[in-house]
Amino acid sequence: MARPRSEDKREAILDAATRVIASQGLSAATATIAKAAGVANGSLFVYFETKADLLNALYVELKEEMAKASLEGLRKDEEPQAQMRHVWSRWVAWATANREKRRTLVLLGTSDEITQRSRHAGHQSMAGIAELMEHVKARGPMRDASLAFVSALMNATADATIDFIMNDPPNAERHCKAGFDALWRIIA
Amino acid sequence: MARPRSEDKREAILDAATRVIASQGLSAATATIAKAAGVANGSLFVYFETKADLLNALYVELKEEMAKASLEGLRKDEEPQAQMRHVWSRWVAWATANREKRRTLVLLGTSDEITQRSRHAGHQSMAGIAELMEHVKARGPMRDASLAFVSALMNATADATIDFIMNDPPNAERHCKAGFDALWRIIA
Amino acid sequence: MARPRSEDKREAILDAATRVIASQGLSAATATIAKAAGVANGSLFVYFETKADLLNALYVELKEEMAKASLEGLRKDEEPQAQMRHVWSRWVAWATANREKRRTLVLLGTSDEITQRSRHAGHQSMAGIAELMEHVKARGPMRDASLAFVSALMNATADATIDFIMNDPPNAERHCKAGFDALWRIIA
Amino acid sequence: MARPRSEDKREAILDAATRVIASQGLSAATATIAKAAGVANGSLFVYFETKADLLNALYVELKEEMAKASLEGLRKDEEPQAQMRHVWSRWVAWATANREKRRTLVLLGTSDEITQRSRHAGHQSMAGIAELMEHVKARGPMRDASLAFVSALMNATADATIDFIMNDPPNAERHCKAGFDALWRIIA
DNA sequence: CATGAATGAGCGTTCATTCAT
DNA sequence: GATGAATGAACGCTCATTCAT
Repeated sequence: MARPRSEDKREAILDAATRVIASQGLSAATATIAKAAGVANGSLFVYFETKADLLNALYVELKEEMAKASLEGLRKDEEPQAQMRHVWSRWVAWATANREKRRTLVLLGTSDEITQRSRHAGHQSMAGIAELMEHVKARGPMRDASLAFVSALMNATADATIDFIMNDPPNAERHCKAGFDALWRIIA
Repeated sequence: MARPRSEDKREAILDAATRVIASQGLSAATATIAKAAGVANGSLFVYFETKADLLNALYVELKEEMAKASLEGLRKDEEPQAQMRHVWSRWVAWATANREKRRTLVLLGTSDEITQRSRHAGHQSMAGIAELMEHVKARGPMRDASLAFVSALMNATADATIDFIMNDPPNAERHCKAGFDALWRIIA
Repeated sequence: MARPRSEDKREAILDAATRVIASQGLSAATATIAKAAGVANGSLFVYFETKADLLNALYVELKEEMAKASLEGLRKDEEPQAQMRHVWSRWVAWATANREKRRTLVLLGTSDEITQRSRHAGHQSMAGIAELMEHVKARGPMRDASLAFVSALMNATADATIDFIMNDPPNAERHCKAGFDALWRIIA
Repeated sequence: MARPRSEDKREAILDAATRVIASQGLSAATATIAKAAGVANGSLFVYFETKADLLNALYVELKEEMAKASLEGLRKDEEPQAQMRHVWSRWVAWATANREKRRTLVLLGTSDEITQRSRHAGHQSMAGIAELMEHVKARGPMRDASLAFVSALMNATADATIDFIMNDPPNAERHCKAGFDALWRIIA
């Protein structure tokens, strides 16, 4: 009974938050986000109890979307290097095609509003990539380092590469390849 | 001779800002920073016209301090690898010994209050390191990549390594070495 | 025959309001009251058009309950003093046994949401007591004062006595008697 | 140095709060109070950290003013009854001449924002009256009751009397006397 | 009728900045 | 220059009430 909570509206709010935060930063007002989502001020709080809740949900969702996009179409029968290259290029492609999502995700990552719980969920989304990484590093020079460390290096490398591509799109292809080669030298 | 504006007070404000921002984030109130610096509310604005100005000055200063610390004691007659290792370990040491400065620097780096001008000044501080990097990469696998890109990768690698060490100090030594080896594989 | 609107639900809401207001004050949210009553948010407004309506209904009901409790078992053939003493002790007993109802009633009494109409209805409930009072005062020192004034004094005395007992239950008996004696000296 | 905090402004805020709360109740907005005081929205919080602080300060101040007014001109060499009558009539006079202050004081008294500390301070203000009361009750019928209880009865009687006078000013004199006589019968 | 999502005005409080002292 | 009171726009969040389901 009663009007059911609309999944559309929830998505509209998350989408609006992505856009508004990308352009105004994490201090964007909830009222601005609500207006951008086409809902009333107070409605935002029907879907997310607090602004922090909204930010956490957004973080988890964006992280998941990024991970899914990176893993889509992966063929487990390919060579590890080919698989990793696949992930890498899709990762870069997603970031390039979703500048606002990426910028917002980066901002959220630095916020201390994002709980350990959410960060953990974010890692879970990347589990598929971590698994592949585990496999690759097992015979590489970092075989004795923890997976978490190697993953952190991969993330950092990816982020730096993507940043660079954002500022120099014409050479996206070249930077993407150079970034991957660097990653590969790190781990394999 | 005496500058009417006390250099001491300026430093006190920057120091206080470092501490306060490290613990409260970039949204720390100017009044809180002023109080922590032992000066009045309004005095802060005698030294920095706006909060953004303060943040930019702090960014530039911290970046410079970090760079100086990393380059200190560098001997140009050593092998490039030894030099790079020196920089790397001092870099890590500075971050470890100055957690608040580092945390604040990271936060400032993500803020869109920090102007291109300040970021450029930050890069200038790192010029010594870049120069060394240029030399190293010239014969390495990234000889065709731009210096800026390689520097970005180095930064990312260093940041990831430092983050990791922060969370696992007992194994600092090991992580530091692993991070450097990864960097070296990227560039040389 | 069945009234479409459930009398049970109405009572549940009034009960819940009593409890919630006793602990949170008059600014308690209607949503909180509804939840405590086990009904939905909006259902409250099916039974009471506005929050003010609910408060007024509650005021009248509690006042009536208090009056009824005080008059229960009164024997008109007894001496006026005995009758008054009966009322007094039952009044105190009700208040002591129904702390939340009493606290809420006191709060409601000070609210300017309570209309003259409701206050009048409240007085009507006390008519039985007033009648007795009329009889007593007729030969006492306040024979020339208005019944309303004397009633107000009685109310005030009762409220003060009850408040005192609430804070010192062990001596309830003693305070109850002392209060009654004071009242009796006022009127007889 | 700097502009000193203005006692006038503090008083203006308390005055405005008295007026606004008398007419709108305790839920009056701080912004409304500030405007009525002729100061900016945020200035109110320079003088009172929170709304609750303002309410407590107002409670203590009004209670003190009422007590002072009641005790003014008291001559300790008079008969206890004359002294008590003096207090009583000045009490009633103050309440009659300061309707808003009295209404606000009553409202504040019921608020659970008012701390025990403030209530205690309020009692302290009434110490002079309590002392007189102690003296009177010592030989009266309530000699065995606690001073606090007798004081509560006096308060209640005074409040009821004042309420009554408020609604029927033409007979103020008569009600005032009847109230006092009732009080005197209670205690002496 | 019952439900609970939707609404938007309103609230207490914060804060960068200004300015009287 | 130094101070801290003064300012008022802005914020996150609440809530009585309405209304689609």
